[in-house]
Amino acid sequence: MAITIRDVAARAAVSPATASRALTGTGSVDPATAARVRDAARELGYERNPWASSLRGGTTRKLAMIVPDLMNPFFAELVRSAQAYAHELGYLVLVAETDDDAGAELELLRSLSDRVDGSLICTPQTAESAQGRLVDEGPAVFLHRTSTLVPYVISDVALGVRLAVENLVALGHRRIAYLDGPAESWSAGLRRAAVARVREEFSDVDIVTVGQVRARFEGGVAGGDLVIASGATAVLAYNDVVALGLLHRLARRGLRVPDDISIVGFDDVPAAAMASPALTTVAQPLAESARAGVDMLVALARGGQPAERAVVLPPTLVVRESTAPPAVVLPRTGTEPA
Amino acid sequence: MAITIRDVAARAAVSPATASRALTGTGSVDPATAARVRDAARELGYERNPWASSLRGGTTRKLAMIVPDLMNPFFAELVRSAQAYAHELGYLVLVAETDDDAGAELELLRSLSDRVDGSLICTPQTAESAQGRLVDEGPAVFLHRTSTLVPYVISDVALGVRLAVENLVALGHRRIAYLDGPAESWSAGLRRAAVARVREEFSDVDIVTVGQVRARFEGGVAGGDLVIASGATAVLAYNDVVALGLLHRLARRGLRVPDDISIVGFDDVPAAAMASPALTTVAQPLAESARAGVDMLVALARGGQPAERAVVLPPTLVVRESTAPPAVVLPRTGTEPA
DNA sequence: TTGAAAGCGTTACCAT
DNA sequence: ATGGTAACGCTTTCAA
Repeated sequence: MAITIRDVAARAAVSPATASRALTGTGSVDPATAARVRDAARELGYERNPWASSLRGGTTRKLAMIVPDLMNPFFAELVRSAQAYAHELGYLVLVAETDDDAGAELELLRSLSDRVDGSLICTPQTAESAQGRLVDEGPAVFLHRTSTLVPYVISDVALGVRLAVENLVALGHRRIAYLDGPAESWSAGLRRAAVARVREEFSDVDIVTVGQVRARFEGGVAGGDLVIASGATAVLAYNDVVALGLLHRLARRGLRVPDDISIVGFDDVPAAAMASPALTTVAQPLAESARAGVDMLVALARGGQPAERAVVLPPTLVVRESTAPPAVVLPRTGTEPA
Repeated sequence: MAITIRDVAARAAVSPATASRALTGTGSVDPATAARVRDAARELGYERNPWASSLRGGTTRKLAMIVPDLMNPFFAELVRSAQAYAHELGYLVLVAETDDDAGAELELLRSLSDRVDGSLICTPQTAESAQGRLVDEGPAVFLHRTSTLVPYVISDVALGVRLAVENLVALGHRRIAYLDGPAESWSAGLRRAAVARVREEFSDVDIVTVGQVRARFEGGVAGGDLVIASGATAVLAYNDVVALGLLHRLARRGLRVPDDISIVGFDDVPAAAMASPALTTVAQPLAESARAGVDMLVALARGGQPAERAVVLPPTLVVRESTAPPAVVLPRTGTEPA
């Protein structure tokens, strides 16, 4: 049998009620008694039973987190960071997977919503139309998804694309392919729009969109042939997994990366660093966005308002081996020794 | 406020006690009333509050699962499978990470042991001497770790090594390097022993052990030079992450895989399939072992005994592009057209 | 500031 | 077979 709050109360010679107040910090307790209670708790190795506590208190100190796929390292890292930070704040995070099934999401949330103080939703494919019903299920914050109804945290995709293109241009590339993701994917749409915006900014560079491939390794393989045909000297891939497939196909087709063609991915998954050549990629601030999301959600759960309705975090470019100057040296405009 | 068992009881015109019995299947209820209760529950969309339920009942219907590192895809997959299967059995799995800190493990387990019916322990580095104290904390099953005290599930590492060597030998390799893992790692020791055993079985093949490198990408990079120096035409690496580092270094040193040298990894992590060339690897039966572990633990938690004290599952060899016959064709012994 | 008591949703026990 | 009652560990009125 575990140590209960009654044991702590007895040792501190106070009532369980006072012990509870001292330990949770609610209500008013004499600083001296509070200290006694905390000491007793520490000496006994007391740990609050979170399930009993949420039974009585209106608050559960639990958050739900809904992700499409835990095997995806992107979401795995997001979950991990959220859990770690929520733990610091005294919250437990329950994780639920939708297996990319949009319908499952609402049902899952509904079954959880009575047991948690709020939900962190990281399923980019949620249709805007379905969001209304989500909101009815209690406080919610979106992660890596915008919304007009719910506060959200997202990374600045346009900045990420700009960083990548800027770097490629600095290396001397003047014709860059963008290997597009699936047409129906929300986040592919977001990246597509970002590419369009950046294309405007770099009017002297050709940015050609190729593909619309599945967001899988096989998609990248298929995209390889399209990329070669495009005549580009560098590619920005929809994401790292696609970039890895691309890398594979280009090698099969006899092209050397980065000597013949440069590749940039998106997301910085673990496999990107372990590829040969290691993949240059746009890293999204996963840990930071998870923290921001938890912060907003906890504020909401406590009945307050989050500091801001939307948080936009900057990604960073991780330059590795898969990018280098194009083989053909382009004419420079500046003066230089003949 | 959620629907409670009282609501269900009211609708079925029975007492909460009867409703509880009907829903959990304990005690005796008239089949007809049981059906009425179940209907009422379904119509109302009732869901048992697991926290309230574990508060009263001695059983929590929760399992703890302790892993070193969730970002490691090996453990991520193990957790995922365990959760899915435990869910089918009506159990919730709480996951705790030790961050490779052996001391944290016991403490973690102790803090959890009052809240769960049993623990699934997947931390291979646990010293045999510490296991006694683990057992005191309630029912436990080891995953991918043997034990004299606790039931365990493991995959047949010797078979895995044999499968890999057999295949390399069939391809014509006669000198094979084993790139060893860290000296202090328990699972590296297990694989080392398996290699020794298989070496006996293939007396006409040179199996040379090189290294003892860190179980990281960098370890594989370092091992690359050792492997080249060994003069082997094929390598079996401690695990996939090491194999990936090896792949990287060999490419840098100008060797082509598999033309100049073949590589086999261990574990079949996602990055293995996405490497170029794709990595031939020994796949451990993760999902099956998780299921077996949950089965044993649930049996234990219910006060019974598991069907067997140890389950040994067979790994499989996944042949991909990183293995091929050695460049130098070896003399054959059979008759053939001159 | 503190304590007594009630109650959160559920199940175990003891009657009926 | 069924219902009443108590109890799990905790927090929150309410009164002192």
